[in-house]
Amino acid sequence: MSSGKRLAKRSIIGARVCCPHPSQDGYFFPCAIQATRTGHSGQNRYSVKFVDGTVAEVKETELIGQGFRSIASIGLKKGQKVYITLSGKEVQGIVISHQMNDEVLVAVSGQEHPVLHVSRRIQEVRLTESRKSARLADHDTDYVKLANIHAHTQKRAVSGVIDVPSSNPRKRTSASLSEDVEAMDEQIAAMALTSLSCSPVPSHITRLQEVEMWAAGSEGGHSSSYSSWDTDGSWKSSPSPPSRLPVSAVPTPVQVFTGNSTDEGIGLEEAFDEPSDESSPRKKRLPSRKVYQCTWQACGVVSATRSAVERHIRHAHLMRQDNSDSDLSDDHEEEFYYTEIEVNVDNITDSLQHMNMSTSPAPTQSHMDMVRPPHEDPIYKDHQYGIRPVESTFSAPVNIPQIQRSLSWQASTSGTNSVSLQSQGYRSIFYQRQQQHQAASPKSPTYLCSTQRSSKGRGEGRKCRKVYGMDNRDLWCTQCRWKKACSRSFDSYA
DNA sequence: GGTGCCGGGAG
DNA sequence: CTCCCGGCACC
Repeated sequence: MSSGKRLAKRSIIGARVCCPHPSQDGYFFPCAIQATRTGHSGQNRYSVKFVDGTVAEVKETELIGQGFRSIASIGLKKGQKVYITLSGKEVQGIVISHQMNDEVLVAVSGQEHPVLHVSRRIQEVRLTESRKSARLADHDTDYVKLANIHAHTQKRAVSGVIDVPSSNPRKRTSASLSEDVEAMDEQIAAMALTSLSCSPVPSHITRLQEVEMWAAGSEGGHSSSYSSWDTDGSWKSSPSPPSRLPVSAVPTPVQVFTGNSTDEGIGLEEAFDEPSDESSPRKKRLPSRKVYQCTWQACGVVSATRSAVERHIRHAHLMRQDNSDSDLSDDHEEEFYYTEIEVNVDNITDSLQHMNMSTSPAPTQSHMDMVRPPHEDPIYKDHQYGIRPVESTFSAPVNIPQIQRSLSWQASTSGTNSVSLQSQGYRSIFYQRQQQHQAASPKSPTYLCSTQRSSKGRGEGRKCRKVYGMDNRDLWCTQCRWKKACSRSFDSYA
Protein backbone atom coordinates (compact mmCIF):
# COMPACT_ATOMS: atom_id res chain seq x y z
CA MET A 1 0.00 0.00 0.00
CA SER A 2 2.84 2.31 -0.51
CA SER A 3 2.57 2.63 -4.23
CA GLY A 4 1.46 6.15 -3.84
CA LYS A 5 -1.13 5.53 -6.42
CA ARG A 6 -4.45 6.39 -5.05
CA LEU A 7 -7.08 3.80 -5.56
CA ALA A 8 -10.46 4.75 -6.78
CA LYS A 9 -12.71 5.25 -3.86
CA ARG A 10 -14.80 2.26 -4.62
CA SER A 11 -12.11 0.20 -6.13
CA ILE A 12 -12.43 -3.43 -5.44
CA ILE A 13 -8.69 -3.64 -5.40
CA GLY A 14 -7.50 -4.23 -1.93
CA ALA A 15 -10.83 -5.39 -0.72
CA ARG A 16 -10.70 -7.97 2.00
CA VAL A 17 -12.49 -11.06 1.04
CA CYS A 18 -12.24 -14.72 1.63
CA CYS A 19 -11.90 -17.58 -0.72
CA PRO A 20 -10.74 -21.13 -0.73
CA HIS A 21 -7.02 -21.36 -0.49
CA PRO A 22 -5.66 -23.30 -3.45
CA SER A 23 -3.49 -25.46 -1.28
CA GLN A 24 -5.91 -25.79 1.62
CA ASP A 25 -8.52 -27.98 0.16
CA GLY A 26 -11.72 -26.12 0.57
CA TYR A 27 -10.79 -24.04 3.56
CA PHE A 28 -11.50 -20.38 3.28
CA PHE A 29 -8.78 -17.93 4.07
CA PRO A 30 -8.74 -14.19 4.13
CA CYS A 31 -7.23 -12.62 1.11
CA ALA A 32 -7.02 -9.30 -0.59
CA ILE A 33 -8.10 -8.65 -4.10
CA GLN A 34 -5.15 -7.59 -6.16
CA ALA A 35 -6.54 -7.39 -9.61
CA THR A 36 -9.62 -8.15 -11.55
CA ARG A 37 -10.32 -9.00 -15.12
CA THR A 38 -13.20 -10.18 -17.15
CA GLY A 39 -12.91 -13.72 -18.32
CA HIS A 40 -14.03 -15.16 -21.60
CA SER A 41 -17.41 -16.08 -20.37
CA GLY A 42 -17.96 -12.60 -19.15
CA GLN A 43 -17.49 -13.70 -15.62
CA ASN A 44 -15.13 -11.64 -13.57
CA ARG A 45 -12.03 -13.28 -12.28
CA TYR A 46 -10.04 -11.96 -9.43
CA SER A 47 -6.45 -12.21 -8.48
CA VAL A 48 -6.22 -12.52 -4.75
CA LYS A 49 -3.35 -12.66 -2.36
CA PHE A 50 -3.46 -14.68 0.81
CA VAL A 51 -1.76 -14.04 4.07
CA ASP A 52 0.97 -16.44 3.27
CA GLY A 53 1.72 -14.64 0.06
CA THR A 54 -0.01 -17.12 -2.13
CA VAL A 55 -1.60 -15.51 -5.11
CA ALA A 56 -4.45 -17.16 -6.85
CA GLU A 57 -6.94 -16.35 -9.47
CA VAL A 58 -10.44 -17.16 -8.51
CA LYS A 59 -13.87 -16.80 -9.91
CA GLU A 60 -16.20 -14.23 -8.58
CA THR A 61 -18.41 -16.93 -7.23
CA GLU A 62 -15.66 -18.23 -5.06
CA LEU A 63 -15.28 -15.01 -3.17
CA ILE A 64 -16.93 -14.46 0.14
CA GLY A 65 -17.22 -10.94 1.29
CA GLN A 66 -18.98 -7.69 0.77
CA GLY A 67 -20.24 -7.46 -2.72
CA PHE A 68 -19.70 -11.12 -3.24
CA ARG A 69 -21.26 -14.21 -1.86
CA SER A 70 -22.21 -14.27 1.74
CA ILE A 71 -20.95 -16.79 4.18
CA ALA A 72 -24.45 -18.10 4.49
CA SER A 73 -24.24 -19.41 0.97
CA ILE A 74 -21.40 -21.75 1.65
CA GLY A 75 -20.89 -24.78 3.72
CA LEU A 76 -18.22 -24.53 6.31
CA LYS A 77 -15.97 -27.48 6.66
CA LYS A 78 -14.93 -28.63 10.02
CA GLY A 79 -11.62 -27.17 10.85
CA GLN A 80 -12.41 -23.90 9.14
CA LYS A 81 -11.10 -20.97 11.09
CA VAL A 82 -13.83 -18.50 11.82
CA TYR A 83 -14.55 -15.53 13.98
CA ILE A 84 -17.57 -15.11 16.11
CA THR A 85 -18.74 -12.66 18.64
CA LEU A 86 -18.75 -13.87 22.17
CA SER A 87 -20.05 -11.54 24.80
CA GLY A 88 -19.43 -8.63 22.58
CA LYS A 89 -15.91 -9.63 21.81
CA GLU A 90 -14.69 -11.13 18.69
CA VAL A 91 -13.00 -14.44 19.16
CA GLN A 92 -11.42 -16.93 16.90
CA GLY A 93 -12.79 -20.36 16.61
CA ILE A 94 -12.69 -23.50 14.62
CA VAL A 95 -15.71 -24.97 13.01
CA ILE A 96 -16.66 -28.25 14.48
CA SER A 97 -19.70 -28.77 12.42
CA HIS A 98 -21.98 -26.93 10.10
CA GLN A 99 -25.34 -28.46 10.34
CA MET A 100 -28.03 -28.60 7.75
CA ASN A 101 -30.09 -26.09 9.62
CA ASP A 102 -27.32 -23.57 9.20
CA GLU A 103 -26.20 -23.89 12.72
CA VAL A 104 -22.47 -23.84 13.13
CA LEU A 105 -20.76 -25.30 16.11
CA VAL A 106 -17.56 -23.48 16.81
CA ALA A 107 -14.85 -24.34 19.25
CA VAL A 108 -13.39 -21.32 20.89
CA SER A 109 -10.43 -21.38 23.13
CA GLY A 110 -9.07 -18.85 25.49
CA GLN A 111 -6.33 -18.37 27.97
CA GLU A 112 -7.78 -19.08 31.32
CA HIS A 113 -10.78 -21.06 30.46
CA PRO A 114 -11.57 -24.28 28.75
CA VAL A 115 -12.40 -24.78 25.17
CA LEU A 116 -15.86 -23.55 24.59
CA HIS A 117 -18.22 -24.99 22.10
CA VAL A 118 -20.45 -22.29 20.85
CA SER A 119 -23.30 -22.57 18.47
CA ARG A 120 -23.95 -19.84 15.98
CA ARG A 121 -26.10 -19.26 13.02
CA ILE A 122 -24.08 -19.28 9.88
CA GLN A 123 -24.91 -15.65 9.33
CA GLU A 124 -23.20 -14.80 12.57
CA VAL A 125 -20.00 -16.49 11.69
CA ARG A 126 -17.26 -14.53 9.99
CA LEU A 127 -14.36 -15.75 8.02
CA THR A 128 -12.31 -12.72 8.70
CA GLU A 129 -11.50 -10.75 11.71
CA SER A 130 -13.73 -7.76 11.82
CA ARG A 131 -11.94 -5.90 14.48
CA LYS A 132 -9.00 -6.45 16.69
CA SER A 133 -9.65 -6.72 20.35
CA ALA A 134 -7.10 -7.06 23.00
CA ARG A 135 -8.59 -10.34 23.94
CA LEU A 136 -8.33 -11.59 20.47
CA ALA A 137 -4.78 -10.49 20.28
CA ASP A 138 -4.07 -12.72 23.18
CA HIS A 139 -5.64 -15.54 21.36
CA ASP A 140 -3.47 -14.92 18.43
CA THR A 141 -0.55 -15.30 20.68
CA ASP A 142 -1.70 -18.61 21.87
CA TYR A 143 -2.43 -19.89 18.47
CA VAL A 144 0.93 -18.94 17.25
CA LYS A 145 2.31 -21.05 20.01
CA LEU A 146 0.30 -23.87 18.71
CA ALA A 147 1.78 -23.37 15.34
CA ASN A 148 5.16 -23.34 16.93
CA ILE A 149 4.74 -26.57 18.68
CA HIS A 150 3.46 -28.11 15.55
CA ALA A 151 6.57 -27.00 13.84
CA HIS A 152 8.67 -28.32 16.65
CA THR A 153 7.17 -31.67 16.31
CA GLN A 154 8.31 -31.77 12.76
CA LYS A 155 4.88 -31.43 11.41
CA ARG A 156 3.64 -34.56 12.91
CA ALA A 157 -0.03 -34.45 12.86
CA VAL A 158 -1.82 -33.65 15.99
CA SER A 159 -4.06 -36.53 16.35
CA GLY A 160 -7.00 -34.54 17.35
CA VAL A 161 -10.24 -34.92 15.67
CA ILE A 162 -13.59 -33.39 15.52
CA ASP A 163 -16.15 -35.93 16.16
CA VAL A 164 -18.79 -35.74 13.58
CA PRO A 165 -22.01 -34.98 15.25
CA SER A 166 -24.45 -37.64 14.50
CA SER A 167 -28.01 -38.02 15.40
CA ASN A 168 -27.01 -40.32 18.13
CA PRO A 169 -23.34 -40.14 18.77
CA ARG A 170 -23.48 -42.40 21.73
CA LYS A 171 -24.21 -45.27 19.49
CA ARG A 172 -21.04 -44.84 17.60
CA THR A 173 -18.68 -47.65 18.06
CA SER A 174 -15.10 -47.41 19.03
CA ALA A 175 -14.23 -48.61 15.59
CA SER A 176 -16.01 -45.78 13.89
CA LEU A 177 -14.40 -43.35 16.21
CA SER A 178 -11.04 -44.65 15.25
CA GLU A 179 -11.86 -44.34 11.63
CA ASP A 180 -12.84 -40.80 12.12
CA VAL A 181 -9.61 -40.21 13.83
CA GLU A 182 -7.71 -41.44 10.90
CA ALA A 183 -9.82 -39.63 8.41
CA MET A 184 -9.69 -36.35 10.13
CA ASP A 185 -6.13 -36.36 11.21
CA GLU A 186 -4.77 -35.63 7.85
CA GLN A 187 -7.24 -32.98 7.01
CA ILE A 188 -7.19 -31.10 10.22
CA ALA A 189 -3.57 -31.43 10.89
CA ALA A 190 -2.72 -30.24 7.46
CA MET A 191 -4.64 -27.10 8.00
CA ALA A 192 -3.23 -26.52 11.41
CA LEU A 193 0.30 -27.14 10.40
CA THR A 194 0.79 -25.44 7.17
CA SER A 195 -0.09 -21.95 6.19
CA LEU A 196 -2.33 -21.43 9.15
CA SER A 197 0.37 -20.01 11.24
CA CYS A 198 -2.18 -18.03 13.11
CA SER A 199 -4.65 -20.78 13.31
CA PRO A 200 -6.71 -21.08 16.41
CA VAL A 201 -6.72 -24.12 18.50
CA PRO A 202 -8.36 -26.74 16.44
CA SER A 203 -11.46 -27.58 18.27
CA HIS A 204 -10.78 -31.21 18.21
CA ILE A 205 -7.65 -30.82 20.16
CA THR A 206 -8.31 -31.89 23.60
CA ARG A 207 -7.75 -29.76 26.55
CA LEU A 208 -4.75 -31.81 27.40
CA GLN A 209 -3.21 -31.28 24.07
CA GLU A 210 -4.08 -27.69 24.20
CA VAL A 211 -2.42 -27.14 27.49
CA GLU A 212 0.59 -29.02 26.47
CA MET A 213 0.90 -27.14 23.32
CA TRP A 214 0.48 -23.91 25.07
CA ALA A 215 3.09 -24.85 27.48
CA ALA A 216 5.39 -26.08 24.84
CA GLY A 217 4.77 -23.22 22.53
CA SER A 218 5.65 -20.67 25.08
CA GLU A 219 9.22 -21.67 24.77
CA GLY A 220 9.10 -22.19 21.09
CA GLY A 221 12.04 -20.86 19.26
CA HIS A 222 10.49 -21.41 15.94
CA SER A 223 9.78 -18.16 14.31
CA SER A 224 6.40 -18.56 12.92
CA SER A 225 4.82 -15.40 11.83
CA TYR A 226 1.36 -14.30 12.37
CA SER A 227 -0.55 -12.00 10.24
CA SER A 228 -3.63 -10.00 10.45
CA TRP A 229 -5.24 -7.07 8.92
CA ASP A 230 -3.69 -3.97 10.17
CA THR A 231 -5.67 -0.91 10.87
CA ASP A 232 -4.57 0.67 7.68
CA GLY A 233 -6.01 -2.19 5.77
CA SER A 234 -2.77 -3.83 4.93
CA TRP A 235 -1.51 -7.15 6.01
CA LYS A 236 0.80 -7.03 8.84
CA SER A 237 2.99 -9.88 9.61
CA SER A 238 5.09 -10.15 12.65
CA PRO A 239 7.07 -12.67 14.57
CA SER A 240 5.34 -14.50 17.27
CA PRO A 241 4.48 -12.16 20.04
CA PRO A 242 6.09 -12.83 23.36
CA SER A 243 4.45 -15.74 24.88
CA ARG A 244 2.32 -15.38 27.89
CA LEU A 245 1.55 -18.82 28.89
CA PRO A 246 -1.06 -18.89 31.55
CA VAL A 247 0.95 -21.14 33.71
CA SER A 248 -1.43 -20.69 36.50
CA ALA A 249 -4.25 -21.95 34.42
CA VAL A 250 -5.04 -25.33 35.71
CA PRO A 251 -6.41 -27.52 33.06
CA THR A 252 -10.11 -27.54 33.34
CA PRO A 253 -12.56 -29.54 31.41
CA VAL A 254 -13.89 -28.70 28.06
CA GLN A 255 -16.87 -26.57 28.46
CA VAL A 256 -19.79 -26.95 26.27
CA PHE A 257 -22.18 -24.22 25.65
CA THR A 258 -25.37 -24.30 23.86
CA GLY A 259 -25.03 -20.63 23.59
CA ASN A 260 -27.66 -18.85 21.71
CA SER A 261 -26.71 -16.33 19.18
CA THR A 262 -27.43 -13.33 21.22
CA ASP A 263 -24.14 -13.45 22.95
CA GLU A 264 -25.58 -12.62 26.20
CA GLY A 265 -25.12 -13.96 29.58
CA ILE A 266 -23.23 -17.13 29.18
CA GLY A 267 -21.67 -17.53 32.49
CA LEU A 268 -18.29 -18.64 31.55
CA GLU A 269 -18.14 -16.08 28.92
CA GLU A 270 -18.35 -13.56 31.61
CA ALA A 271 -15.31 -14.97 33.18
CA PHE A 272 -13.74 -15.38 29.85
CA ASP A 273 -14.64 -11.98 28.72
CA GLU A 274 -12.61 -9.13 29.81
CA PRO A 275 -14.34 -6.22 31.36
CA SER A 276 -13.64 -2.96 29.70
CA ASP A 277 -11.80 -1.85 32.74
CA GLU A 278 -8.29 -2.82 31.95
CA SER A 279 -6.76 -0.50 34.42
CA SER A 280 -5.84 -3.08 36.94
CA PRO A 281 -2.60 -4.74 36.13
CA ARG A 282 -3.51 -7.51 38.47
CA LYS A 283 -6.50 -8.49 36.50
CA LYS A 284 -5.17 -11.86 35.54
CA ARG A 285 -4.24 -12.66 39.04
CA LEU A 286 -7.70 -12.44 40.32
CA PRO A 287 -8.50 -15.27 42.59
CA SER A 288 -10.84 -17.68 41.03
CA ARG A 289 -13.20 -20.18 42.41
CA LYS A 290 -14.89 -23.14 41.01
CA VAL A 291 -18.43 -23.90 40.22
CA TYR A 292 -19.85 -27.10 38.93
CA GLN A 293 -21.90 -27.40 35.83
CA CYS A 294 -24.04 -30.30 34.89
CA THR A 295 -22.98 -31.61 31.53
CA TRP A 296 -25.87 -33.87 31.01
CA GLN A 297 -27.09 -33.11 27.57
CA ALA A 298 -28.98 -29.89 27.29
CA CYS A 299 -28.90 -29.33 31.00
CA GLY A 300 -26.08 -27.11 32.09
CA VAL A 301 -27.32 -26.39 35.55
CA VAL A 302 -24.63 -24.79 37.61
CA SER A 303 -24.10 -25.39 41.26
CA ALA A 304 -21.80 -23.79 43.67
CA THR A 305 -20.74 -27.01 45.24
CA ARG A 306 -19.84 -30.38 44.03
CA SER A 307 -22.28 -32.14 46.22
CA ALA A 308 -25.07 -29.97 44.97
CA VAL A 309 -24.44 -30.73 41.37
CA GLU A 310 -24.04 -34.37 42.14
CA ARG A 311 -27.33 -34.39 43.91
CA HIS A 312 -28.88 -32.68 40.95
CA ILE A 313 -27.49 -35.22 38.54
CA ARG A 314 -28.41 -38.12 40.67
CA HIS A 315 -31.97 -37.07 41.02
CA ALA A 316 -32.68 -35.25 37.81
CA HIS A 317 -30.78 -37.37 35.36
CA LEU A 318 -29.85 -40.65 36.89
CA MET A 319 -33.28 -40.92 38.38
CA ARG A 320 -31.95 -42.23 41.61
CA GLN A 321 -33.82 -41.72 44.76
CA ASP A 322 -31.57 -43.81 46.85
CA ASN A 323 -28.54 -42.51 48.62
CA SER A 324 -30.29 -39.26 48.86
CA ASP A 325 -28.42 -38.24 51.89
CA SER A 326 -25.00 -39.08 50.72
CA ASP A 327 -23.05 -37.01 48.31
CA LEU A 328 -22.32 -39.79 45.96
CA SER A 329 -24.03 -42.90 44.87
CA ASP A 330 -22.25 -46.13 45.29
CA ASP A 331 -20.89 -46.26 41.80
CA HIS A 332 -20.15 -42.54 41.63
CA GLU A 333 -21.81 -42.36 38.30
CA GLU A 334 -22.79 -38.78 38.74
CA GLU A 335 -19.17 -37.80 38.59
CA PHE A 336 -19.30 -38.19 34.89
CA TYR A 337 -21.97 -35.68 34.31
CA TYR A 338 -20.64 -32.51 35.66
CA THR A 339 -17.67 -30.41 35.11
CA GLU A 340 -15.76 -27.83 36.96
CA ILE A 341 -15.67 -24.27 35.86
CA GLU A 342 -13.25 -21.79 37.15
CA VAL A 343 -14.44 -18.26 37.29
CA ASN A 344 -12.99 -15.13 38.65
CA VAL A 345 -14.29 -14.23 42.01
CA ASP A 346 -15.17 -10.84 40.73
CA ASN A 347 -17.38 -12.35 38.16
CA ILE A 348 -18.78 -15.25 39.94
CA THR A 349 -21.98 -13.75 41.06
CA ASP A 350 -22.84 -12.58 37.65
CA SER A 351 -21.59 -15.75 36.18
CA LEU A 352 -23.80 -17.90 38.23
CA GLN A 353 -26.76 -15.80 37.50
CA HIS A 354 -26.07 -15.79 33.83
CA MET A 355 -25.31 -19.41 33.69
CA ASN A 356 -28.47 -20.28 35.36
CA MET A 357 -30.36 -18.16 32.97
CA SER A 358 -28.68 -19.05 29.79
CA THR A 359 -27.88 -22.64 30.33
CA SER A 360 -30.84 -23.62 32.29
CA PRO A 361 -32.45 -26.85 31.34
CA ALA A 362 -33.45 -26.71 27.78
CA PRO A 363 -36.77 -27.94 26.59
CA THR A 364 -35.02 -30.99 25.25
CA GLN A 365 -34.82 -32.57 28.61
CA SER A 366 -36.53 -35.61 27.38
CA HIS A 367 -33.49 -36.63 25.49
CA MET A 368 -33.14 -40.25 24.70
CA ASP A 369 -29.99 -40.49 26.67
CA MET A 370 -32.03 -40.61 29.75
CA VAL A 371 -33.19 -44.05 28.86
CA ARG A 372 -29.91 -45.37 27.67
CA PRO A 373 -27.96 -47.27 30.23
CA PRO A 374 -24.64 -45.69 30.90
CA HIS A 375 -22.72 -48.75 29.93
CA GLU A 376 -23.84 -48.25 26.38
CA ASP A 377 -22.17 -44.97 26.33
CA PRO A 378 -19.02 -45.20 24.29
CA ILE A 379 -17.54 -42.74 26.62
CA TYR A 380 -17.79 -45.27 29.32
CA LYS A 381 -15.77 -47.66 27.34
CA ASP A 382 -13.06 -45.12 27.31
CA HIS A 383 -12.78 -44.92 30.97
CA GLN A 384 -9.96 -47.29 30.75
CA TYR A 385 -8.00 -44.28 29.76
CA GLY A 386 -8.96 -42.54 32.87
CA ILE A 387 -9.97 -39.54 30.95
CA ARG A 388 -13.47 -38.45 30.76
CA PRO A 389 -14.47 -35.77 28.35
CA VAL A 390 -17.49 -33.70 28.78
CA GLU A 391 -20.14 -34.39 26.32
CA SER A 392 -21.44 -31.75 24.09
CA THR A 393 -25.00 -30.99 23.54
CA PHE A 394 -23.97 -30.81 19.98
CA SER A 395 -22.64 -34.25 20.05
CA ALA A 396 -19.09 -33.31 19.53
CA PRO A 397 -17.38 -35.00 22.37
CA VAL A 398 -13.69 -34.94 22.67
CA ASN A 399 -12.34 -38.01 21.18
CA ILE A 400 -10.65 -40.14 23.72
CA PRO A 401 -8.30 -42.18 21.59
CA GLN A 402 -6.72 -39.01 20.49
CA ILE A 403 -5.72 -38.14 23.90
CA GLN A 404 -3.86 -41.30 24.10
CA ARG A 405 -2.25 -40.82 20.82
CA SER A 406 -1.39 -37.34 21.62
CA LEU A 407 0.22 -38.39 24.79
CA SER A 408 2.27 -40.93 23.05
CA TRP A 409 3.63 -38.71 20.40
CA GLN A 410 4.11 -35.91 22.76
CA ALA A 411 6.16 -38.17 24.86
CA SER A 412 8.13 -39.38 21.94
CA THR A 413 8.81 -36.00 20.52
CA SER A 414 9.39 -34.04 23.60
CA GLY A 415 12.79 -33.26 24.76
CA THR A 416 13.96 -31.76 21.55
CA ASN A 417 14.15 -28.40 23.14
CA SER A 418 13.16 -26.48 26.14
CA VAL A 419 9.61 -26.99 25.16
CA SER A 420 9.54 -30.26 26.91
CA LEU A 421 10.11 -28.74 30.24
CA GLN A 422 6.77 -27.20 30.61
CA SER A 423 4.82 -29.69 28.68
CA GLN A 424 6.20 -32.41 30.78
CA GLY A 425 5.07 -30.54 33.75
CA TYR A 426 1.57 -30.67 32.53
CA ARG A 427 1.85 -34.12 31.21
CA SER A 428 2.88 -35.40 34.52
CA ILE A 429 -0.33 -34.18 35.95
CA PHE A 430 -2.31 -36.15 33.54
CA TYR A 431 -0.24 -39.23 33.74
CA GLN A 432 -0.40 -39.21 37.44
CA ARG A 433 -4.05 -38.55 37.37
CA GLN A 434 -4.59 -41.33 34.97
CA GLN A 435 -2.72 -43.71 37.13
CA GLN A 436 -4.52 -42.62 40.18
CA HIS A 437 -7.88 -42.88 38.61
CA GLN A 438 -7.16 -46.19 37.11
CA ALA A 439 -6.11 -47.43 40.43
CA ALA A 440 -9.08 -46.00 42.15
CA SER A 441 -11.76 -47.07 39.79
CA PRO A 442 -11.96 -48.05 36.16
CA LYS A 443 -14.68 -45.50 35.80
CA SER A 444 -12.97 -42.70 37.51
CA PRO A 445 -12.85 -39.56 35.49
CA THR A 446 -9.77 -37.53 35.06
CA TYR A 447 -11.15 -34.14 34.39
CA LEU A 448 -12.56 -34.04 37.71
CA CYS A 449 -13.38 -31.41 39.97
CA SER A 450 -10.93 -30.66 42.56
CA THR A 451 -12.08 -30.99 46.03
CA GLN A 452 -12.38 -27.91 48.02
CA ARG A 453 -9.19 -27.83 49.89
CA SER A 454 -10.85 -26.75 53.03
CA SER A 455 -12.71 -29.97 53.20
CA LYS A 456 -9.58 -31.97 52.96
CA GLY A 457 -6.88 -32.20 55.44
CA ARG A 458 -3.65 -30.54 54.76
CA GLY A 459 -1.40 -32.34 52.43
CA GLU A 460 -4.08 -34.48 50.93
CA GLY A 461 -4.21 -32.57 47.73
CA ARG A 462 -1.34 -32.65 45.37
CA LYS A 463 0.57 -29.47 45.21
CA CYS A 464 2.61 -27.76 42.62
CA ARG A 465 5.84 -28.85 44.12
CA LYS A 466 4.87 -32.44 43.92
CA VAL A 467 3.35 -32.18 40.53
CA TYR A 468 6.00 -30.17 38.81
CA GLY A 469 8.94 -30.86 41.00
CA MET A 470 11.54 -28.51 42.28
CA ASP A 471 13.12 -28.26 38.87
CA ASN A 472 10.03 -26.74 37.37
CA ARG A 473 9.44 -24.22 40.03
CA ASP A 474 8.44 -21.70 37.44
CA LEU A 475 5.42 -23.82 36.76
CA TRP A 476 4.22 -23.63 40.29
CA CYS A 477 1.36 -21.44 41.17
CA THR A 478 2.28 -18.19 42.77
CA GLN A 479 1.07 -19.37 46.11
CA CYS A 480 3.29 -22.37 46.08
CA ARG A 481 6.23 -20.33 45.01
CA TRP A 482 5.66 -18.13 47.96
CA LYS A 483 5.17 -21.06 50.21
CA LYS A 484 1.58 -20.22 50.67
CA ALA A 485 -1.41 -22.46 50.39
CA CYS A 486 -1.52 -23.87 46.92
CA SER A 487 -4.05 -22.15 44.74
CA ARG A 488 -4.38 -25.08 42.47
CA SER A 489 -5.99 -28.28 43.31
CA PHE A 490 -4.42 -31.28 41.80
CA ASP A 491 -6.99 -33.57 43.05
CA SER A 492 -5.54 -36.79 44.19
CA TYR A 493 -9.02 -38.16 44.24
CA ALA A 494 -8.02 -40.92 46.47
C1' DG B 1 13.81 -35.62 55.52
C1' DG B 2 10.09 -34.02 52.58
C1' DT B 3 6.13 -31.32 52.33
C1' DG B 4 2.57 -27.68 52.93
C1' DC B 5 1.84 -23.37 54.42
C1' DC B 6 1.45 -19.82 58.39
C1' DG B 7 3.35 -15.82 59.83
C1' DG B 8 6.06 -12.25 59.11
C1' DG B 9 9.55 -9.33 56.84
C1' DA B 10 11.63 -6.64 52.93
C1' DG B 11 10.96 -3.64 49.28
C1' DC C 1 0.76 -4.67 47.26
C1' DT C 2 4.42 -8.54 45.60
C1' DC C 3 7.82 -11.47 46.74
C1' DC C 4 10.38 -14.16 49.80
C1' DC C 5 11.56 -17.27 53.54
C1' DG C 6 11.99 -18.97 58.57
C1' DG C 7 9.96 -22.14 60.89
C1' DC C 8 6.51 -25.29 62.33
C1' DA C 9 3.26 -29.17 61.93
C1' DC C 10 2.52 -33.03 59.44
C1' DC C 11 3.66 -37.16 56.85
